[in-house]
Amino acid sequence: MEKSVEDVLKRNQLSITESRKKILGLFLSHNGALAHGDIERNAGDKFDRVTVYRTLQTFVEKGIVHTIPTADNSVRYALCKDSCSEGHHRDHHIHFVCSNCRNTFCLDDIATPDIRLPKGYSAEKVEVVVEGICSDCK
Amino acid sequence: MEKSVEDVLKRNQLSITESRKKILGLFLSHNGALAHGDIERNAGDKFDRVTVYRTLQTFVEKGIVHTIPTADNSVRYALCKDSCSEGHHRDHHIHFVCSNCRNTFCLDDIATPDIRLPKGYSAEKVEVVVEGICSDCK
DNA sequence: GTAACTGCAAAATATTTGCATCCTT
DNA sequence: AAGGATGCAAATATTTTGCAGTTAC
Repeated sequence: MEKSVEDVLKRNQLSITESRKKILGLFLSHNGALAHGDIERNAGDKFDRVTVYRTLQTFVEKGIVHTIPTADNSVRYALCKDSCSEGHHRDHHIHFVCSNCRNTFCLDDIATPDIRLPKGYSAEKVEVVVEGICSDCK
Repeated sequence: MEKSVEDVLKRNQLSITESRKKILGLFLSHNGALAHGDIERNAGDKFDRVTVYRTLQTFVEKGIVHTIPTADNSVRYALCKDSCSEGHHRDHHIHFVCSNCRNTFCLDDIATPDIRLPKGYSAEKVEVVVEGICSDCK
């Protein structure tokens, strides 16, 4: 696991630092999306708030994580699958927000549906967010 | 038009005030989603920033407008169709963000697709955001 | 007249930037 | 050693709250 974290960083030409290892580790072990606050809470004793911002921004730029659209104001991040690379993010999976535990998951195996748009519109990217009850809470 | 604005407010048991008329008027005439900043820019000379916040919050509570999920941080609001009522918001339409002009529309005639979720998950609400080129920009 | 709404001030929160120092390579 | 990353301080931006004055009904 430690190994895997460093692999990901190396593969993305990022230097191996404490904060990156810790934050990436959180994503790998958490199986769900994390908000900035979640990360601060779990790693915040060690790192400056600003470092968390900058680390997340770096990860997004490198395609290691992606942001998840939410209707409320919150910003959440989740790991990208391997098929995402810098500048070529594949957004063809859907997101699930549990209205009970509030956890957010990427359902990587569920493809986004085809949408028939009105004349004149063309789609480049489709984001789907499903809200409901997750398998742990039901 | 003026008439229609007041109708909507009355129907929702809201008193008719300058700021509500103005802000609701912006939504009715704009045919797209508005961010807080858009509203401030168009009506901001007249109203306090706080009033805009409170007015939008009131409109959301009454089901007059709804928020649109976005992957970036921005919060956008759009008019709800008549079928939305307080506490019973119908979210069965999709949202379209133009990657060129950045305008955001509700495509009310396009129903959200059925999503086949993994075992144990149940859906309550489905949000779909399509990014692409709108008919004006193509 | 009363309850609701607004504006102003200020607090609380969230995010960004500059710069000196420290760490990774 | 050099470039990048971090921490700290501070500047900005965003959102919320309290309260007194004003407006709608």
